[in-house]
Order: sequence, then structure tokens, then C-alpha cells
Amino acid sequence: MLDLAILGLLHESAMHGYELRKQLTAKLGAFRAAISYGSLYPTLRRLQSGGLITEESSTTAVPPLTSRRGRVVYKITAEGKERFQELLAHAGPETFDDPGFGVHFAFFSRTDQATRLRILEGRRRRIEERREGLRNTLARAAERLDAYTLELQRHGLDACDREVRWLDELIATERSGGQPGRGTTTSTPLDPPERP
Amino acid sequence: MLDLAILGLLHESAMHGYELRKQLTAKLGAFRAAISYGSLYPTLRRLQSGGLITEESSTTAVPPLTSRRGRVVYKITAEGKERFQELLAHAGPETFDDPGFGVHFAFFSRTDQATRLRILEGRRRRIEERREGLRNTLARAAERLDAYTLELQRHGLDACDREVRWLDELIATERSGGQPGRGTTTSTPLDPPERP
DNA sequence: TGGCGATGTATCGGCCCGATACATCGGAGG
DNA sequence: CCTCCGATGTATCGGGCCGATACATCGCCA
Repeated sequence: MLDLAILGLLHESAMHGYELRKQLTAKLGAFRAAISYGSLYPTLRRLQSGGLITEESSTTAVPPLTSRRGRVVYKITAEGKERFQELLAHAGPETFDDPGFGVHFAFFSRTDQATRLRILEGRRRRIEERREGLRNTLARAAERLDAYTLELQRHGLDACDREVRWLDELIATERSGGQPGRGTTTSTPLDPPERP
Repeated sequence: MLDLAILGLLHESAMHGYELRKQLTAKLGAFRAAISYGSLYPTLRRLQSGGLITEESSTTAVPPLTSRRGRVVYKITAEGKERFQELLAHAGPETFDDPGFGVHFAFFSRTDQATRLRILEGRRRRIEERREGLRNTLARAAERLDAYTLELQRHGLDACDREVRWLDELIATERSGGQPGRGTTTSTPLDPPERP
């Protein structure tokens, strides 16, 4: 999961760990809490030992750093780029609370339309299944659950509905060959296109 | 996290692992994927070795089971009940995607009003912080992000708005001394009360 | 000059997950 | 009648990710 995100960011430009984390937070912050260093550094190590990224200790010529203990700059390799494309195309059986979908979505601009549609539709299918499960729980076991638990189920059900609608719009946009932007989840009527 | 949920369910009635998982899925399914056995059994073991639950191997008198390899029934102890109350009252610095809030909420019927308010307000504060962060990202870095990433941020921001509104309503209800139910997040005009 | 917050790298214990294995039971279908 | 299958049921293993923690430097403000 982190692999994909890290490779994606390093694909754009080489970076050191701290900066990487900041960019990860900005890019994935919408659906995911900040990445912990306890995940980041081991992952970098794993990627490095797998030959997907390389380490460029820059003890020389780093503007804000005088000398010793220079920061470690990571760079993606050719194998890393291949692996990135591979991970990008592969949409696992992610569960609804799996951050995998979000990471894939965040890199949709590097994906072809067919893959985008496949991932969006897969996501929609999973959310619909979940919604069905919640409906069943509410219908069958409503008597045995207390008011707070019921309220929680309702809220979850509501969130499902909204996400399905969101995905519907994205899929429609995708099929008509457009880019997302101000389709809006909240019934705002189409504006003129915002991004070139 | 699982500790609280398991103790809570066993507080209601003794159960074996399989049944426990089903109930967990029903109770927490709104915000959390199904609990894995790879988490459940080790957790039961941990709780047991901590003296919070006990094991009642029922090789005798189990209706649908003839003899050997009987299911293991877990039962909460007095220490377990104490620990449950302790965990219930303690609202950690959970992040927005932390399931901890959901578990706490699911057991609100066993909590006093002051604690409920404290947890709801804490949650709201964290969501508001997150929302602020997303707004900043959208305002400051919009130029450097592609259309899909932006759409993701918008969706996340929207989800924050809705959750804050939901929490606002719950807090208001709580303050006025009521139980949740059909306040409704989606502007439905109050129905006649559904639950007695 | 002294402290403080941001930058920066790194490890450790521990929770939780997905995959996997194995065993029993009741019923549907050949 | 017998066999296969899905539900019930218990359990482990490797691995990813997290929170807490440690440590060092830099620039700035008091």
C-alpha cells in the first residue's frame, strides 16, 4: 500500500524521508491519517533492498545543510517504475475501509481509462455489498440493538449511499471522457470546466 | 480496541469465538470491516492471561455438539468488567480514521452522559482539525495537484462537513437529554418516534 | 545565550490482518 | 445410501503499519 504511494511520489521527483512524509500527508490526507515514520523508513528499506529505489547520500552540495549527517535522498529505479505501473493496474479485493482505493485514486492521472473504470466499478461493487449488509442488519436485528448502535448503522448506511453516488458520478464522467472537477457530490449544477 | 469491543459483548452474555465474531461484525460493521480471526483469537488469549475473561470448555451439554472438540465459551470476570468501564471512559487521542471512536459510540448505552459528551466533542474537534488541514491543502497546494487528487480532497472535505454536522446533532440531542433516533443527517423532517 | 519549534533519521514493541490449515455437522442431490 | 458442500468452529504464521521514543541539527526570537 505504502509501496505504491512512495513509488508514485518518487516517480515525480527524488526526495528524502521527511519531505516524502509531508507529500504523502498532502496527497493521501483525504482518506488516511498521516503516515508514521515507523512505517515509512522500514518501507523505504524494503523497497531499497528490492532494488526499486536507490539511496543517494548527499553529504555534498546540499544548501541548508553544512556537513556531516546529511539527509538521505531516495530515487526511483527503472525496476521501481515497472513495479509502480504493475501495482497501479492491480486492484486487489480491498475492503471498504481499505486505504488501497484511495491510493489508487490519488494516482489516477497516471492510469489509463480502462483501469480507472475497473477500479471505480470494483469499489462501487464493494460499497454496495457493504450497504446491503448494513441494510440486512438494520432490518433483521433492529430489535436487539440499542439506540446508539442503530444510529451508528444509519450513519454508516448514509455514508455508503453518498459514496455510491459519488462513484456513480465519477464513472459517468469517466465514460464520457472527461476529467473530474466540480461535478460535485452535492447537486451543484455543472460549472464550466475548471482545469485545463 | 478489540479489547473494549470483546469485553463489551461478553458483558452482555458469554459466547464462543465464532459467535463473538458475528456479533462484532453486526455491532461494528458500520465503520469497520469484519474482525479477522487472526486478531480475535490472540486477543482472547491476551485477555484470558490478563484475567479479564475465563474459558469454559463445554465438552458437556452442548446441544448441537455430540462430544469431543467442543467449542470454547468465554465469560467475562469481575476484573474484566472493571477494565471495561475503565476503557469505556477513556477516550484516547484517536485519529479521524481510528475505529476507537466507533467502538466507544457503539457502547454509549453503557456510558454516562458526561462521558458521552466528552467523547463526542473530542471527536468533533479532531474532525474539525482534519477539515482545517484539508482546507489548507486545497487552498495552498491546489495548483500543484492533479484533478483526481483534488477531487479526492473535495470528497474528504465533504465527508468531514457531514460528520461534523452529524456530531453537532448528536451533541445537541445529548445536551437536551434525549436518545438518538430519527434526528436524521439528511434533512428528513422529524417522523413520529420509531422506537419506544 | 538559552531555549524552542521545525527539520531530519531511525528503532522497538505490539496490534491487527490476510492466508491458510484442519475438523465437524446438516442437508441437498446423484 | 453416500458424497459433496457450505456453514460452523478453532487456531497459527508472516508481515504491514502504528505510536512512542530517542537523538541530532538548524534558525529564530527573547
